[in-house]
Amino acid sequence: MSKVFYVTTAIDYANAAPHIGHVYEKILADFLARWHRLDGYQTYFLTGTDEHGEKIARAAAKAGKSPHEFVDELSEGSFRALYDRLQISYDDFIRTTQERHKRYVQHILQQVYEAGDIYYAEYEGLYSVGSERFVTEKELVDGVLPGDSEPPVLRREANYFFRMEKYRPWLLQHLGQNPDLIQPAGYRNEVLEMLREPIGDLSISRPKERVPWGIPIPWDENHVTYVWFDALLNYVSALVSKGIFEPYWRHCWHVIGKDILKPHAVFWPTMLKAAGLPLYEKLVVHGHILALDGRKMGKSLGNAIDPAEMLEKYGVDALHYALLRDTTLAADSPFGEPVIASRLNSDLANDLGNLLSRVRTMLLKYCGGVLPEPSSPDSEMARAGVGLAARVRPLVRELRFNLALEEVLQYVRSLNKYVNDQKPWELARHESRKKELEDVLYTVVEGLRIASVLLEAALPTKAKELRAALGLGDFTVAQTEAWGLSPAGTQIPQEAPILFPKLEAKAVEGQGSRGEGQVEEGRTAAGENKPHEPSASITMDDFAKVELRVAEVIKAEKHPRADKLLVLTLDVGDHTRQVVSGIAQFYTPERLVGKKLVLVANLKPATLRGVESQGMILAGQDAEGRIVVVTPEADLPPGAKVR
RNA sequence: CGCGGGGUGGAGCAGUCUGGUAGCUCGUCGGGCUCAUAACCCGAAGGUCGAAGGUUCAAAUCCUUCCCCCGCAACCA
Repeated sequence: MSKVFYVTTAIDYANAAPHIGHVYEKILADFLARWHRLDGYQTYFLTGTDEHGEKIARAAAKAGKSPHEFVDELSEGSFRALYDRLQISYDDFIRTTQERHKRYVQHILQQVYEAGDIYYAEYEGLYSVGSERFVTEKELVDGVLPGDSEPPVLRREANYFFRMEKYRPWLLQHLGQNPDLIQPAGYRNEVLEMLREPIGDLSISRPKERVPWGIPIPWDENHVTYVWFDALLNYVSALVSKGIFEPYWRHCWHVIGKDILKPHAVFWPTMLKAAGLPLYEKLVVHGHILALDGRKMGKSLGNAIDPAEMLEKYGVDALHYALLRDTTLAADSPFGEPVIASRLNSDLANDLGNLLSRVRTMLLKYCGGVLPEPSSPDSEMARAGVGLAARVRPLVRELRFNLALEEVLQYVRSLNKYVNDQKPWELARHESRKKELEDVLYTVVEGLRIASVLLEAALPTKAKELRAALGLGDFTVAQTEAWGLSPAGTQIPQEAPILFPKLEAKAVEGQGSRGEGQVEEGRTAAGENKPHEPSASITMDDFAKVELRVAEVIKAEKHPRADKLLVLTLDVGDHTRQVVSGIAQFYTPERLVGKKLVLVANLKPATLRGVESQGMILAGQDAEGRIVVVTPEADLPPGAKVR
């Protein structure tokens, strides 16, 4: 009975460059794929990009490109190129604009249509452009759909609908019978909550004249397929196009982010059911990567970390390892450069890499670089080593990757202790104790062999390098459950580069001070302030474009529909301006009236939650995130130019 | 009462489902070792497990109430 494993990631929406969240998900799926390959599963790993829809068409137009050019550049040039550099071990990279996919989507649409689960109806309702779907009044908060910048618009459209509601009882029952279908459990509960009330039918088409960038509905050329109905099918279309639906599909694990739980836990199962296809085996839901302070990471917050830069600086292995070791799926996980640096230095360099160094030197020095005869499988180290896989395996299947890796590292640390306790350098001084010496060294080599295999899914290149430095090749997980598989007589290479070179302390800004701890201990020397990335230089001409003026606050009040915003009326000398500013958490309106501030006077006006803002107030932010407005040091008249 | 996640030694986390002496990594201090990537090993200091109440022989863990932080959320001009 052969074991089969199929793993997918969500396909990335190709409307902007990849960020750390995309990379995190690929690394999670890559870990599962690599682990299962090593553990004897016939494994297939699919990833790709989602390339249709209104948002992409608009992003392309904005960039002055045809949708085709636009998605080609992003899919191949950005996403796929990055994943290749990250050594994501995908077997297939699907793009929803590929013929093989379009054909399959049309085939399924036709089939579901003929079965009577798709109907045509005119629909009038509130439509969110941002989310590309109709929304209900109930979903709106203050007239806007959460996540959107603009209120939905009233739209009348004739669309095709999928009878999703019809399958709700079945889905509820299925979830009840398969408690492990959606994991971790918290997300399953969320889905059950969604299914308590009617879910309605799903609009699955858009009029072609409005959204031309999509897959045509096969029986009606005036409509294209709604992006979700299109995108979800990639998981099957990729297999079908290669003729490998069997054996893989029924063993499918989807790795997705919690933000797309509903499409995968509600739309997708009902679609599969209607198409007469079996359901996936497991939905693996992960939380989001947060900045180190626990806040959301984002470009606009200036705290986003660039995966390409981390890859460049720390290497493939440290990035994979740190993301797997320092996150949990069930919750959002803070992550950042100090985490990678500290994992690289302590776990990988000090514990693992250094152990390799130790044993290599001793083998070369005391044994002529030749592996001795296997040591006894009855020793404590041997028993712990061969039993390790049995502890790690369930943790991987339960998606507790952080604990799985820690389990192996505990073993590595115990090997370091073993060397200290056995003192092979002392044994080497007595010819009579040669056998003891050889047993000790062989035991460490075997231990490292076992650890390297069990870590290999997280260390795509270094696990092999580690074994190569001992003259060893590849092994399966099952082969870590037997002692003595490192062949006696193996010649180990004379030279081997340091496996995990540590970054010089200087290059690791902020290491070990994820919080304020060190500051309190008085270790913040003058000039050791956190360096901030120097922005690209601008010319004097660029700067001259910005018109800064002194403005006096003549009126300040709370924004009627927002609690972080204040609406300020400013005297700018010859006229007044209304400016909306996000400082309500830090300033009461009364405190601001009469203050002189610095205004960016020629900023393009914007509407913030319904109130127009004609400029921007300059303000700074301290380490705790408190905002302080900038005021002139001495009195200046309203309207005075600032430069 | 919008929904959800979280609060555990200085920092970051595990443990909570299935109650039973509070654990790991980093950091600090002291010691050991010299095979090793200023590394490794040992020891120590440091916690009323957000608060209060309840259940129990026993609560970080189960129940109730409350407080705080965060996310959904583009309320960043």
